[in-house]
Amino acid sequence: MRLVIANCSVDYAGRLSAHLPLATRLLMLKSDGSILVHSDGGSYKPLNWMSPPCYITFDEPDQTQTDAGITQVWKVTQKKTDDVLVVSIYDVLHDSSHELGIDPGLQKDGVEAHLQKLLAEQITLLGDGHTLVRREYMTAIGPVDILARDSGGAAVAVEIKRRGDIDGVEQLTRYLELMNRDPHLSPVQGVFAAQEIKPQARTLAQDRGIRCVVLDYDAMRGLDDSDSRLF
Amino acid sequence: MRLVIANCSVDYAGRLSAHLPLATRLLMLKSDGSILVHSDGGSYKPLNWMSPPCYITFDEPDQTQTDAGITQVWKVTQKKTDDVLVVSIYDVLHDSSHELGIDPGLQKDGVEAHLQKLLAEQITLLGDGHTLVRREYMTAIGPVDILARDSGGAAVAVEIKRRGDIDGVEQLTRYLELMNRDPHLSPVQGVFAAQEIKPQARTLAQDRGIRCVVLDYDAMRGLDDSDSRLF
DNA sequence: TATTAGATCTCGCGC
DNA sequence: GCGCGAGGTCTAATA
Repeated sequence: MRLVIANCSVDYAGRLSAHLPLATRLLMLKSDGSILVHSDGGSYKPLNWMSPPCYITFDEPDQTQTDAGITQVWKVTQKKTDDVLVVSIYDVLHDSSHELGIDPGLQKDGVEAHLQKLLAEQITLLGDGHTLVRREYMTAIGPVDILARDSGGAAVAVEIKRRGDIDGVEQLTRYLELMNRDPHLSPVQGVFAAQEIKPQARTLAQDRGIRCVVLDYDAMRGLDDSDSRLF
Repeated sequence: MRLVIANCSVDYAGRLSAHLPLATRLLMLKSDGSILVHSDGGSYKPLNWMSPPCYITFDEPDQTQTDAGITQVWKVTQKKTDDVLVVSIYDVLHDSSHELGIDPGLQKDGVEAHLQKLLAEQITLLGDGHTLVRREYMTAIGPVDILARDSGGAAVAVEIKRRGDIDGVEQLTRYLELMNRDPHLSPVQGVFAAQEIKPQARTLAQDRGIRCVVLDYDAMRGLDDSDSRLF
């Protein structure tokens, strides 16, 4: 990876046309040929960029460009889409290269998966007499985290989140609507289980007849056999 | 902006939980407190990040962490959402800071806006005798891209997309339903106009009596006066 | 390989 | 402030 801090202007032409006026920016060149142009603010999205696979050429400026103060011209092209990004560099304030190697990549959902496993083992946290049917119960629109039955044998669908937000309630609502059409399951009671449930999510859930259960991760972990073996 | 190349592991907990195993990465700290963790590949999206507004603290590792080889612990928190990002740093390979100043920002010319302008100017692409009523015709649920009248004076509502997908047909359907309740407009004919129309979208549109028109962007641009002045 | 639905979406506009 | 629509969306999973 090469990092360059430079005064530059940038032009992009492809699915749209865009221009960045002269200013100081970070140019990040990745080893796959891609390039990112970042300012010192905003979110994770660069001001401009070119996605791989693409090719970059480092050209000398022509006379007109030299007269304007341009010292280097980088041209990045993506052959498939005919996109082109041109970086016109005036002054280079920093330039360094680094070997990073390939990244092992992001592991998602560690805590949520663990919560699901623990709640399946401690299913009576949902209420006395509850029994587990199965985890990741499959429906046409995706798996419900946990399917259980209450003391009376009625179906209970559980959606588990680390943080209970409105979109989680919406997700559970979609599952419930579908499952309640199945005569083998209906009526299905919904349970929204999370370490923390936002007031808006709780209100929405209650409005839809969905029960909210706050999970104590540390307490659940303390009761878990496989965890206690670690100590 | 501060750029750090370091061996590090990263943990995020917020709307989801995620973990990055130990590897060499770029840590970009922006002046608004936000942080981006980039690898030497992939797209413009960082492996992990924290969006502003957020606060960062640089802590000393505890004994357990020190024994594991951790030399610094960065904790980035977003107060509003309770998100937290923890960067555990082992070795620092590069560390530099740079003044970038505020960026003038990106100037862009979107394709959809341009398509709308061009179609308004070349409204007879919808059929002989068509006349423009107005662009961005306002309804209670949002603006219809173009309102026109056909050769017989009947209202025509046009939804323009770069890529014609099912959701675009749904959007137009909602507008038509509303507009057809207005005695001044009814009956309103629907036209779904796009550079490319997906087969499923076309089928749905036809099923609902909505006409499909494929737009040739380059041809339309070639006919446009303001563009031809450039040559 | 193409299509579809989700995203820690982001970004911008209108209210 | 929130909600909605668009994005050079991107990205992963699936047919």
